[in-house]
Amino acid sequence: MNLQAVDLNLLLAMEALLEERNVSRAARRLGLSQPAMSNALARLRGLLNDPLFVRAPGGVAPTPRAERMAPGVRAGLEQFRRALDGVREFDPSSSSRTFRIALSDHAEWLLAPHLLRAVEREAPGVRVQCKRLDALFVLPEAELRMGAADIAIGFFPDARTADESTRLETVAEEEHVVVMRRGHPLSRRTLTIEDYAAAPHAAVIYRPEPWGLIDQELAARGLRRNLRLASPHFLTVLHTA
DNA sequence: TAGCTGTGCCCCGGCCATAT
DNA sequence: ATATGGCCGGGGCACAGCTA
Repeated sequence: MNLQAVDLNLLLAMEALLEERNVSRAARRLGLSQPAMSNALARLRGLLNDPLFVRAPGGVAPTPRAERMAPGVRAGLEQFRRALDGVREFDPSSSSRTFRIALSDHAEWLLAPHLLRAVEREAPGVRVQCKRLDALFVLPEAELRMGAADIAIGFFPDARTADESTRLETVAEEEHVVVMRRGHPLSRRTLTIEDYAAAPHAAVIYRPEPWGLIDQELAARGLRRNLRLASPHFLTVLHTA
């Protein structure tokens, strides 16, 4: 690749397209008209000999090539920005950045008030956009890599710490608990795993397949649970107790 | 039908060669 | 050193075509 043929503005265009996934919005983001962005995309396509973005409902979707390029483009532009800003450290008090956090509804319910207070106190210009995780126990690597989420908070047992594109950190430890109404017959004795499996219950499950950790643990003991309601919402499941 | 992308045409500004 | 004219690339406008 001849770097002389690459206009830095094309990389900004690509970054905006990766972020917005819509040519018109990407154009507005950079203060350009839609045709100018379309033209920039056409030049990128010619330069890289790949469609890069194909039509999708509501806009465009990145091709595998564009997805592979995304981390490098973002990292490169970030380096440029830091170099041009004189390696300015992140300053919460003056930042106007929007942080996107992917998390479950119960994590959002628990953390959002604390986060809001901290932001108001230390980073009044910062905005936080919460979005739901698409799957429980599965690190949304693609979202993090593409910049669709800055942080993901959840339980990710299979996350690979060796992956250079993501950084893992334990922020809290939680236990699975069973919640039942007052006076429930099972509340009068110590709950066994057999009691739990046999009792009709609701559980937080994002997708019917593959089964989650609880089902795997039960299957290892020759048990299968009596699941009556699967919901991706912790608060809904709690409300059914 | 609305919203989206792509294209053709025109204009503007920057670059370069040349004249003064 | 400065002015001038031609060329070229990029952006805007208008509009056609596509798609959900």
